[in-house]
Amino acid sequence: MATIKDVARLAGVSVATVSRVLNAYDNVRPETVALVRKAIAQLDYQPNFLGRTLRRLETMKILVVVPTISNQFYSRVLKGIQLAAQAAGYHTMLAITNSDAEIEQEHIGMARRKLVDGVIFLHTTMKAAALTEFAASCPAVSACELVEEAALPTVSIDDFRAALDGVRFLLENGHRRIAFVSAGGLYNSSRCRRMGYERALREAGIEPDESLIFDEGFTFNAGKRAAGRLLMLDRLPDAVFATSDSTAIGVISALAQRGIRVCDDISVMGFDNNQIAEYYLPPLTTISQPQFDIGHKAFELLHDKINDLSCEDRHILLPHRLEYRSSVKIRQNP
Amino acid sequence: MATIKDVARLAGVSVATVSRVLNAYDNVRPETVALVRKAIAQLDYQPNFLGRTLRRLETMKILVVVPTISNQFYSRVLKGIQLAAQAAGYHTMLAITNSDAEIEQEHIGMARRKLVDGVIFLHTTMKAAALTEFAASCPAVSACELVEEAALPTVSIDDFRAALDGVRFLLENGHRRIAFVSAGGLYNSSRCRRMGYERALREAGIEPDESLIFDEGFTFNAGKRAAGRLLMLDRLPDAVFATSDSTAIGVISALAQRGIRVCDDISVMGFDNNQIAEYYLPPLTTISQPQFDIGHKAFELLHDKINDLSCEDRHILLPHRLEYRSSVKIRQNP
DNA sequence: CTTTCAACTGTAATCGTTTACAACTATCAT
DNA sequence: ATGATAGTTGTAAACGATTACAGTTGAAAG
Repeated sequence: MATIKDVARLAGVSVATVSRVLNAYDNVRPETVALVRKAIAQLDYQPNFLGRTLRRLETMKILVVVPTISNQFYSRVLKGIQLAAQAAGYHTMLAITNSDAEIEQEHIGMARRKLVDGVIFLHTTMKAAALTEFAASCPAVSACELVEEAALPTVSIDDFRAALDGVRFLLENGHRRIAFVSAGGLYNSSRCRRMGYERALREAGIEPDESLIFDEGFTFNAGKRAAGRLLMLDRLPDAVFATSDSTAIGVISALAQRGIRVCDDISVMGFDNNQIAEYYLPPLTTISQPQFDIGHKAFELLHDKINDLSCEDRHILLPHRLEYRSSVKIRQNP
Repeated sequence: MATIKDVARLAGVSVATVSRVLNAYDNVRPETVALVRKAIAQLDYQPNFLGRTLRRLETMKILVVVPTISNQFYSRVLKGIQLAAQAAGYHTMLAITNSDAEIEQEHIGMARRKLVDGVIFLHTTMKAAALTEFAASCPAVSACELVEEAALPTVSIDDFRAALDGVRFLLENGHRRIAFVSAGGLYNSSRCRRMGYERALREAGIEPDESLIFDEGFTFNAGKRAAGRLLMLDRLPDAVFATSDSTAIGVISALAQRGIRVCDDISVMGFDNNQIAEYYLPPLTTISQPQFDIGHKAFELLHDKINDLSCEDRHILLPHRLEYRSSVKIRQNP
């Protein structure tokens, strides 16, 4: 494999000159540039970026910590990150943690060892104190699933408002007994959404009923479990507000097996607006998150931190949107 | 940031000794080891791996070239790769190309520039010659979507057999007019599957009918388009064999809008066995690919190549499996 | 003809490690 | 006492680039 020395030798110049040509400095005589380019072509030389990286102490790589990519929600955020990173000349590395703290730590060691210039957390097992400490010594931002009280830039939607809007929509369309399927207090987003859910009910003069709140998780199977519990109630609620689309279709699928038809017999609302929401039968009403924009913004915040670790932490809330589809029964004449 | 020199100074030894301790060589006196460890702890020293990487000329990173991760098929293969890589101490980098040749080239430049030790292609825009040339100078393997005639290790299912088995199953259950929805001749897998489809029909004494073959693509919308064309036929076929689950549910969804009920009115079979196949209403009969195993094996093949670029190219075919679910009508009394 | 300066190019240090080799010590057999 | 040997440790040269600095050249200005 040819190195810069080989090129220099062949072109009859010094390695410094070759380097200048490679980096497009303008203070090299055109004839010399031509000479060097010819040598580069002749040797099919590709600069070894490890050398540059070591000298400049920057890797032009970022790490994205993600619990899973099987959920389309994350893969879309990731795409937003990746495209923004690419445009800025960065490469993206992926740490799929399965929410395992040990795996996560193993991966973010890459940052401490200077293998990446910064980290975006789409979810983390770290507590506020650990995350704050990490972010103090390494450019880092938190997106989607935030950690309360942690000091680092963040970007997400306003989960409280989003849930508020979703449940208000159900209430406005005549649903009174509304169940809530979520992932429990471990997730900040779940906590916020639950608060939004309860606020909306109270606004309508309804006291939240613990027996209609199911902490099962974000997955399809969580939805199935929730449906199982729903079916054990004396009577079905009017509507189910699930905090992910996967959970929502888990509910629908399990109910369908018992012959209960969504929309006609019960309304179901999801969260995220994954492809599945659009494609399912029936198509799912859901709260749409701007996944791509979240990713894009997350990289932007990280880039700022990479350029200046002590720059102020920004906290971005991006707008959500209610996507109406036929899984929710609406009042025809309000 | 502390470096190995700082540690050496504090511990009163040379950098070589510190390095030996870091790499757990056994020829360092225990007392010295203790001294060094103490200094490391005191300085909260983390080795900068860029130095090691440059010296050893190995990055312990691999690149996975993937057209998209929005398709769950790829994210599962990726997971298999990632876990195998992790177990061997490798990190995974992702190149999402959207099947754009330029983006792909930009990314695989990383390999040429020694930023990664090897590349796994889950799909590539390169032709056989270019891919062969690339693989000759850089460890590379091709998985899932292969390139005919390219000389590099491969792992996939036997697409011909898989389609043969799928269509045979439909035929055995009384379906005669079977439509085929696929991505056309550009994809090797599509070509093989079409051959399997045609062979199965001919075995049953049916001459393939061009008007029942739709080259639309692998996506949900491709399925919708195909359904639109199906509906323009004089009469619906008995069954549709789609070469991806997304396409299959696109077909189902579009037919449902016209009130055509899958299973009762027409059977639909998918391919891949994504989650969506299990979760959809109705659940989808499909050809299951061992996505995780494909990923795992792909890394294994790559690892062999990294250790010895001139080792023999292996070509692995992993078993597929027909997953029966209710989207296909079956003969009750054969 | 000298001086000055800009334009170009080369030398060598540097980034943070690893590692070949040398060197030192202590022990032990001769 | 000598030499050999094993066990430790240090010195310095890599790895492949970038870059501060110094040096060379030639043309323009005086």
